[in-house]
Amino acid sequence: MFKRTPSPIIAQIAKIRESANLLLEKELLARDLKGIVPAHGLVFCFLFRQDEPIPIKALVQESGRVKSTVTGMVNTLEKHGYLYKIECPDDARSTLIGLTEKGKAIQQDFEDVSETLENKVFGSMPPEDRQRLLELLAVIEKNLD
Amino acid sequence: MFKRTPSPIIAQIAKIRESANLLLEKELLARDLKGIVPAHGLVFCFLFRQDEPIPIKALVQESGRVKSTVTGMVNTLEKHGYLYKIECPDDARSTLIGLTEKGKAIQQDFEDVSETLENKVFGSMPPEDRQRLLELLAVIEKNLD
DNA sequence: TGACTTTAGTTCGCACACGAACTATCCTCC
DNA sequence: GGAGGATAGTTCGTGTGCGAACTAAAGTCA
Repeated sequence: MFKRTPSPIIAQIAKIRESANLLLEKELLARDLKGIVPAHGLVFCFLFRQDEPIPIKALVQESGRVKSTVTGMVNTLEKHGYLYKIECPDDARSTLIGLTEKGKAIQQDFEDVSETLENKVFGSMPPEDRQRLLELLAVIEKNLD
Repeated sequence: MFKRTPSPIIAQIAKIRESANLLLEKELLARDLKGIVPAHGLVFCFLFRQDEPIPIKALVQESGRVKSTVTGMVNTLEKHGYLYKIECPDDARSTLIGLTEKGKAIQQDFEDVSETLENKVFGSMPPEDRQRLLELLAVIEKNLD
């Protein structure tokens, strides 16, 4: 009985994502960013754009993660000193979060790591191929909506 | 200050993978395959190809997962009755695993789900585009090795 | 044979990730 | 204003996933 790999593209995509995460972890470690993992990217990326503390609710909507997951990530990032939590003055149910100085300080590293990843992913692929790849990926992304 | 999404391709790829996993979970549930999650695909795919019990060690190598992770997955699949564990007669350190009848019985479902996913991913994309996409993905996969 | 090393699995602690249940606050509407 | 429902977070249980430490059984070699 012969068996082939199921869903070769998805397997390929999963593998690429894993390799990317591995590279990210390596780069983060190289920059001495302890306690930060690729999954925190969404959090930082969102918080970098905020001028003042935002409710956790906003992060839940933005990140696409479930409430309890966000609670966990916020707590670990708080534990490592990257962000702080304060009570919302207007709504006692709500908790506001914001970047500490330590949290703000990593923005440059964050961007550097992102760029390193982007460069490594594409390598010497010509621009028209990159464009084509993004388009084709957009198609299958839409197919899966 | 303006911030763009870091590594758009990787973000896109991560999103596709997540959507695919979501679809898989939906399809598994629709077929009443309780206790099985996408991550178990590697395990089943490997075990379907075996005629007799294999050491966990082999699954570790094949799956690309770490020993402790495999231990966990094997235990949950055993708990749900999809596979069994026996002591290896030749090497007392080794544990052999194999599919139970319940485990073997899902092979058809497994293939159906894989095909459903594959079809949904590609949709009506023409064959030459599919080919091109796989090629381009292979390039960035290699870039990240 | 007996010390040393390698190997196979398990266990533990941690973090992400989900869903379900829970608490506390707020809002609505009678 | 008070009952009922909506909303914001947390907590709990389960599972994947990792690394490190551990146990037990082989293998090595002097």
